[in-house]
Amino acid sequence: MSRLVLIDGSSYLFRAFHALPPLTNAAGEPTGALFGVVNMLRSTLKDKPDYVAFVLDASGPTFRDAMYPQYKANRPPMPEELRAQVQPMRQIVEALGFPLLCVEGVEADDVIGTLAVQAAQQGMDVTISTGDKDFAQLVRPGIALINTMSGSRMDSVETVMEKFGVRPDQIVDFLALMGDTVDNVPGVEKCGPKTAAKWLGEYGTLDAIMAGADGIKGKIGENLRAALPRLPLNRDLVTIKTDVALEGGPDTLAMRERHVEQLRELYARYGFHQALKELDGGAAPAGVAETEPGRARGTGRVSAPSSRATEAVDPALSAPGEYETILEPAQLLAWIARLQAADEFAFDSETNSLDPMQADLVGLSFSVEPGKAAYLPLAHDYPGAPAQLDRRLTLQQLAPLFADAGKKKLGQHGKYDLHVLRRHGVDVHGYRDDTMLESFVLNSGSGRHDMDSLAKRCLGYETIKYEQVAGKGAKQIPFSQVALDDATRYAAEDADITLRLHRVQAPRLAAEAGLEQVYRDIEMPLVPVLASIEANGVSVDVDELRRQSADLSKRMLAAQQQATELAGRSFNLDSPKQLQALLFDELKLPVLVKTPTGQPSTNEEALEAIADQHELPRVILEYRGLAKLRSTYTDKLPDMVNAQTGRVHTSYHQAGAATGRLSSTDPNLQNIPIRTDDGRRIRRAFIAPPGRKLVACDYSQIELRIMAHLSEDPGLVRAFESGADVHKATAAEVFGRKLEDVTGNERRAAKAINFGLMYGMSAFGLARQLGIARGEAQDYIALYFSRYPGVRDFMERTRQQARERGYVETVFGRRLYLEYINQGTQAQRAGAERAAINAPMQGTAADIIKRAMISVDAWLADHRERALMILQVHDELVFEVDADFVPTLLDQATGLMSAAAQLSVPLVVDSGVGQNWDEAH
DNA sequence: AAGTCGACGTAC
DNA sequence: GACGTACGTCGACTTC
Repeated sequence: MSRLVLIDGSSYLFRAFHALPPLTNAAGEPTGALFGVVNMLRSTLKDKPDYVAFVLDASGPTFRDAMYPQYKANRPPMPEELRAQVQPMRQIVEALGFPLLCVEGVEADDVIGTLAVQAAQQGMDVTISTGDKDFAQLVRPGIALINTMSGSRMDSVETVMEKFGVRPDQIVDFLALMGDTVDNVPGVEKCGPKTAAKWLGEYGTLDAIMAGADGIKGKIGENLRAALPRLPLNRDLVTIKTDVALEGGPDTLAMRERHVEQLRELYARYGFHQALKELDGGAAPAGVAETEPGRARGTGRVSAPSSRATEAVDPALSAPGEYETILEPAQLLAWIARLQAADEFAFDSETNSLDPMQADLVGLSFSVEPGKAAYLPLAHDYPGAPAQLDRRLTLQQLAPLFADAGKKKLGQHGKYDLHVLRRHGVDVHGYRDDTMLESFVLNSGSGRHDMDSLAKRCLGYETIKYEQVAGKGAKQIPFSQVALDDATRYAAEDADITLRLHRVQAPRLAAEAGLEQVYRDIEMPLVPVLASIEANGVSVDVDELRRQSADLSKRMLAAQQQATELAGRSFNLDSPKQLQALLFDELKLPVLVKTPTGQPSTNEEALEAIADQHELPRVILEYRGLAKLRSTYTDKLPDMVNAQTGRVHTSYHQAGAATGRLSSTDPNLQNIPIRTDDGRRIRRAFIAPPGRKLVACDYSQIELRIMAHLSEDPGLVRAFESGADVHKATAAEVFGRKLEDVTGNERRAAKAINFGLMYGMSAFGLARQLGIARGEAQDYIALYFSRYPGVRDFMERTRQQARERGYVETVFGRRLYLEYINQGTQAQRAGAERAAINAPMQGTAADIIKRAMISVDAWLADHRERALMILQVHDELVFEVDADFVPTLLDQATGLMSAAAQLSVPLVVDSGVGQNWDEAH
């Protein structure tokens, strides 16, 4: 059988250029790529093929350019050092006797594809020599692929599968999904070989993937759906043609005569000593560097990919704005006049940090009319930056405007800006509207509430992303170094879009009186309260935390040594994956719990379940507990202490939880341990400074009380009115005991039922929680509902309302829309029902404590020197108080908290006082 | 190097 | 499939 070798010359040239060090010959001419190609050609010759072709791209456009004008548009021009090697390469190729093909209007890939298929049909044995993975689509009986640079060979379905995880006939789909940056063919964002192969494994073909795109979850699913329209084109672009018209067939490609003298000359000129020696009859090992190292070559610049246009919902609101940069005093005065005259103005600040307690103010932007905005740069500092208005003086000029409560201001997540301005000497009053909170109150559950998302969702407007002006990752520059025109486009847009969003959302709120009230009476007044809590911060005993870290480390090490001994080898205790292999594969312990993805779980429940069969699980549990405390708390909290204030300042996210709860980050101070002794010790590090005390006030059983109120169940209401321990009272009711006869176990069961019900728990869940049979759990629940029929009715009512209206609401009218209550899978609907039951209770509790915070803060306004509100933990407020002021604060705080809502049961507030947070409980 | 996901565990 | 709402850390994996 005759053999044909088709060499992808362009691919080798590029790859050799980039893979090999920048070599030069004695005359300084670049030779690196040439050297690589020559080595490849010589190794091809050793196989003595009957037919061979060295194929190069021609210069002109091809059918792919017609199909997709941006094809290869990103490609930088060929570097000069490489261009210089093309002509010598052609000379060497021809001197060696290789037929050289370069067909105008057809890419080398398609020439190779066509010849390969023709030859295979004629019964030839074809080898394509290339560094380009795209050719894997041509592998079939009679056509193999080799890459002489990596030495790999693909000649069967199996070898392609091994390399890419897909069959040769799937390669085109595979490439279409991934796209090709070099050729400027965008695929699915974040979809690389692994993801593409995974999908093709599941769905088989690109068409099937596209049809099933809605079923793919997560970020990557979104990316896939966004890329859908262009995938068929991608497929066409990456498909190698096998039917182009060529002048000669494979049988015209016999090796030509070799021109030894020309070769000798060329090898000598470029310093290929080994090749030269070989030419004269000596055997030469390949792959040894034959030229002297030369100077480094320059790198080509890659231009940025073009941004994609998005369609507008409303042309007026999604049109680009006209923005101005304020650099002159006269401009500033004109804008101040405009702001003064406006009914309400939007503003935004630009800074050097995401941390509002550290951020340095770089500029401010303003807008009073949609589409018109100005950026006032105050601290841009880069070579060639224009002179800017003096920051201190300018802020002084603006301060009266910000301080005037009568001048209404609007922002997006303005709490951040309030912090920054306050830290630069500007107090803001009259912060009247916030587009993030408008969106949150209008529909807390649907999507994010950041400005980029809102602009897109509400206005169909695609904002300039921070990364576009400041870069990201290692290349990110501080905003102060962003060029003024970029900064203006970005910053002024923020103010402009904020105003536009308000124009859209305010009428929507006004149309719903209940929501308007939640927004106006709860969320907006809370903004400055949260800002003040965050600014206050909490004092942390760093030395205490360090001591605890050291102690935990010691005990972790002991547990680790013990674990290594028990396992008989060392392993990473922090890795669930390694743990799983050890426990269930090596030690053959039974798998009793699985993770949601079906893997054997190593969580606490799973380890407890096998703790009686081996000593190791117990030791792992010990280690886990210690590691959690150290890594999350005792090691990290000291790093969070603010250098200027010496305190820890959390951030509360007001639009964080769909139910209306706050959440806390950087650090999260709402999940400091309390249940175990080791964990609780961490609370001792949250301290009051000398002369002060920490006071903690928490609502007693607030969610259960709300359940009593909402259900109006006489039994439950009575239990709370009597002031009894509600879990004990429940146990007495459910188990038919006198209050004093209730056992500890019965109380525990009753407590589990009480909590479980609020979360929509089933008999299955309760059984698991209590470690009892499912039937028994069902009996408990039935008994519970017979004693508290109002609760059962309330829950059914709530489900019903959710299904009919699509949302549930709190006592104060806050809504939670439930997308899946009437659609989706059974599991999704069941989940939505549980959320529907829980949200009115959790949400009402959130409303109540927010109202309390507002009224307590109002009272505290006159006592700022004596007491500070410093933490909120869902049902608890923590204060730092002068020791002699404690009684006054206790009286006021508990009183105002109790009075924050009038329910049909009393709102009881417990409190404690201590030198640290642990003592205050 | 950076982003994402899953597993795990802390709080209420 | 089975208990609601959050956030942080870690390892593993993937992309760039």
